[in-house]
Amino acid sequence: MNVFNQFREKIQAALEDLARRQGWPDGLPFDRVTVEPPRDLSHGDISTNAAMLLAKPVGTNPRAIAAPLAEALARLPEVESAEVAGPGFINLRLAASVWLAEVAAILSEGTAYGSSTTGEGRRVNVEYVSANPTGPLHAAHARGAVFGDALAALLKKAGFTVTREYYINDAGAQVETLARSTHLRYREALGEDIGAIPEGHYPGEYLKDVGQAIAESDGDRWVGKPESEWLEVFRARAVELMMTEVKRDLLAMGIQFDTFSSERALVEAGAVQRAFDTLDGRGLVYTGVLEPPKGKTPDDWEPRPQLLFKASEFGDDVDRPLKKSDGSWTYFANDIAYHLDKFLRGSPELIDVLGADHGGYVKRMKAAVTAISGGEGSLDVKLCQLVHLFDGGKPVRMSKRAGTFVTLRDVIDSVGSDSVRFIMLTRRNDQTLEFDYQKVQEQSRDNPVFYVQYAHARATSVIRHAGEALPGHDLSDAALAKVSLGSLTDPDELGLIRLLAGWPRLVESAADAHEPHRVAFYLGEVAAAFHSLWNKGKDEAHLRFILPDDTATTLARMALVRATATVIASGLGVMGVQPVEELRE
RNA sequence: GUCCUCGUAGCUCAGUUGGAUAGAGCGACGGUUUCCUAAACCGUAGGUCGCAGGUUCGAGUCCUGCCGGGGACGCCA
Repeated sequence: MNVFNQFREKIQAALEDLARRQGWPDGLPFDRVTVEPPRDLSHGDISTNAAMLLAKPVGTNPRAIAAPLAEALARLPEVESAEVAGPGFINLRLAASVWLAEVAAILSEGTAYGSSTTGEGRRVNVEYVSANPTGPLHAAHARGAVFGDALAALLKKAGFTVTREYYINDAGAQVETLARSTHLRYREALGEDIGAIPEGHYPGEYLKDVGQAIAESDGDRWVGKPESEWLEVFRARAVELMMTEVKRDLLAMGIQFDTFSSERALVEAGAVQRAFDTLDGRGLVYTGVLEPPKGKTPDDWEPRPQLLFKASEFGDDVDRPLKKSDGSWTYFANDIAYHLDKFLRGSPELIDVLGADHGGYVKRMKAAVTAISGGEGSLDVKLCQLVHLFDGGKPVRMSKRAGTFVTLRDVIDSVGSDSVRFIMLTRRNDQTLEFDYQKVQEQSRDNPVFYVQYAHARATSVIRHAGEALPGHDLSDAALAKVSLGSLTDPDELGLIRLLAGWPRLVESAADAHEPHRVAFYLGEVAAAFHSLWNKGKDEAHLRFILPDDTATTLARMALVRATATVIASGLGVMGVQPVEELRE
């Protein structure tokens, strides 16, 4: 149970009661009242801005609302004190039993603790990775992959019904280049000397395997034949084999998709035409001539009538072309069809996770989603900034042309999936991120993966020791959930408990904001509070977790220790990271 | 030229969708170990939240305009 939501209801009830008795006007914005922990813990456990928010619409001053409201709240059995402070905040101090009950709740719910129903089962489609099937995933893809996957997990925990989706761009010129490059490697596999890979082809060594595979299965039947005969075959085979590779690499990071959508399949099924007809039917398509882009006019620019979508009616800067001059659909047109497809498959809420270089694309796609769904659908685009790779502080140089780019597989193989996943979430998605091979493997405070894992391992270790110190006692979560927790009275113990009790609230707000990185920062806080408490036992022996002469207190503390480990495990679960039991080598 | 995005301590970054005296880590300085994992912890110093206006009870957060970094800009995907 989310303590803050629980009190939101109580506060709203008190407000409604007050409104009745004092004859306040109808339609007051009670739903905008915040119920949150104050920044400064000395202000109490829960703070609400109700009085300040309502003063104006009620037509009085904040204090005139705060005083009777505080009085009413103070009468609640769970509330120890209610004070009016500052410009009109009401600070509540809750009975310790409220917090202690959360410890028991964590132990009985396990890592499911923090799950919420705010999503109300609403369907969300999260599209991420969606790398072109023209080569293996490289390190830069890791960020979007981890971000999207964690966001999907977070939304699921917050009660949404989530579809994880990958869009295969298998329809454009790039996959034809892939097919031609593969054909070269195929000839090479059959013993031909192909020399240097010509300009306009993908030089990567990874295509040798694909060429080899086709040589083995098909023999020399595609040698010396015109391109028109083999292009389709090579395209399809190469894409298929590349996607197999991509899926395998993603699986190595624990990432699995519910749906893979093929751009080509959509086009062939006539989905683009249908999307176009939908827009056309709403009068949102016309033939017109675009102005050349200011400041950077292409050399070969010439004004040309084109089929345009009225994106500017939905917040975009200009209208956008749907057809190329050769009459084929633009990528944008295909993408509109794809988003309509996602919408029609039952997800009104769409999320695209893209690289930051797609920033210029956001407005038009949002406009398109609004237009094509008749305002029923919404799109949020999360742009992931670059990842800079370092090795012991030295930048790792990458060049696609020189073929020296680092693959996702390289990174996973050298530092492990868990480290990659955690580090990728230690920055907001729109900030550039530094990833240092050495640092993520360090066992120091400097390495957030280690720091959080250490807290979990330390908790496990303490429980193990307690088992030796208190033989014959049941230290299972089920047993600890029933233990009397009255001896948890130290301010730092209660502080840790309050932090743990904030997990459900964090899940809700992070899911709402589509910001999974908050989980990583939160776990850092939990770990810090736990390490701090552990060390406090060094200075003050009575605060040690295990007190051989005081079984009752030890059991209560074991409950807290297990609750801490459980919340950490719950958070790591959202991040897709495995909690470790032991760090000793 | 237009649009997007970022700008917070010496460095790297958070900041609870507008709340109270802006927080962490690193680095610096000073402490803590016969004891549950010192792979850690505690304390001190460090700020014109890029600049200037505006909105309101209240702005790091929202609006406008500048400055600076990054990105995008018709038939690439």
